[in-house]
Amino acid sequence: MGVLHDAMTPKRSVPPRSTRQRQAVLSALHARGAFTSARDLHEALEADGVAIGLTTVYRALHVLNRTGRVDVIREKTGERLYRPRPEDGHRHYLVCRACGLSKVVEADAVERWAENVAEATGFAEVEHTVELTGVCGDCRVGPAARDSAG
Amino acid sequence: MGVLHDAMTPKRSVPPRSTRQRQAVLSALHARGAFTSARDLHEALEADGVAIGLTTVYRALHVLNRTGRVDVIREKTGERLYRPRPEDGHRHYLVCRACGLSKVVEADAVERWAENVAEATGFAEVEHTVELTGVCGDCRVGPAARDSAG
DNA sequence: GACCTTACGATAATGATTATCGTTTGCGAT
DNA sequence: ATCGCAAACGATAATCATTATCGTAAGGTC
Repeated sequence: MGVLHDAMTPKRSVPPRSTRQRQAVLSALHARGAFTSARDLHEALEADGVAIGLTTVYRALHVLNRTGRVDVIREKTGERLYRPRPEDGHRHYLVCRACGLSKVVEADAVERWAENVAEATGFAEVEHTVELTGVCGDCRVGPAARDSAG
Repeated sequence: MGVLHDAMTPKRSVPPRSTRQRQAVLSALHARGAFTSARDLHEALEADGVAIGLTTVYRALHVLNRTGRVDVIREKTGERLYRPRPEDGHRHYLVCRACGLSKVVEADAVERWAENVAEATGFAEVEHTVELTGVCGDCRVGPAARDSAG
């Protein structure tokens, strides 16, 4: 895993509806590319003239997470950050602390390690969260805040 | 690392004072053994007849974390959980979702992996957070809430 | 014991997330 | 097209952990 998700949501008899707001959230998320908070997303949407409630943004993000469209990580403050999930299904990120740039990283080694730990300890249903942060090459040379650019 | 910590606190010219409250927090933390929330700790202390403010519990935990006496992990809800750091300096835990039991696990493999990722991506000052959760053997057979027992 | 500083703690504020609940709307069936 | 109903919306209030404020208390050094 490596990112948070709603585990064990068994089945959804009724598929989620396609609403203007939900599409707007997903498209705004893609427009960003980088990890974005629900609040930022809401502001960006309203700035673009999209009428949408903050509650709905949260709801949309939950749904999109449940349906596997977005990944979630958590800031040190506890704030959740969202980003559209890349097609290949990778799920581990290395996030720049300075500009927010995120890279998908290979984590097969960690997957295997987690499985081994599960066996060795007798724990069941072991989930793991792996979050990497650092300072990217660009920010090392010039600590610029390219936050808004994405 | 694997647990949150106040990075880069450069130096502390004045050492923290030894107060009744701070000692009480540390001892209450040891009495628990397992990861405990600040609120639970505060309740336990007051139940033991220790007069202490919630604010002070938070402050004490911060100080103890800064001085390397306690480790911190974060729940899915964002709540912080504390526990005294074992002497050997290990820092990765596997926590039971049912009863809160925590086990220290070997994580050398993860340490090396994180370092490799740092090199491969050109990121600097890479920190990693690894949190494992699962259901321990006891809770698999009988899903008892041994929450208060520790 | 004085003094300076750190620590305390009651209270209020913060800030993200979730609950409530009446209204709106997607959408399959008619 | 329209009906009906559950899903979705959204304004507002609530929750809840954590942090800020600021006047008071108490380490510890002289």
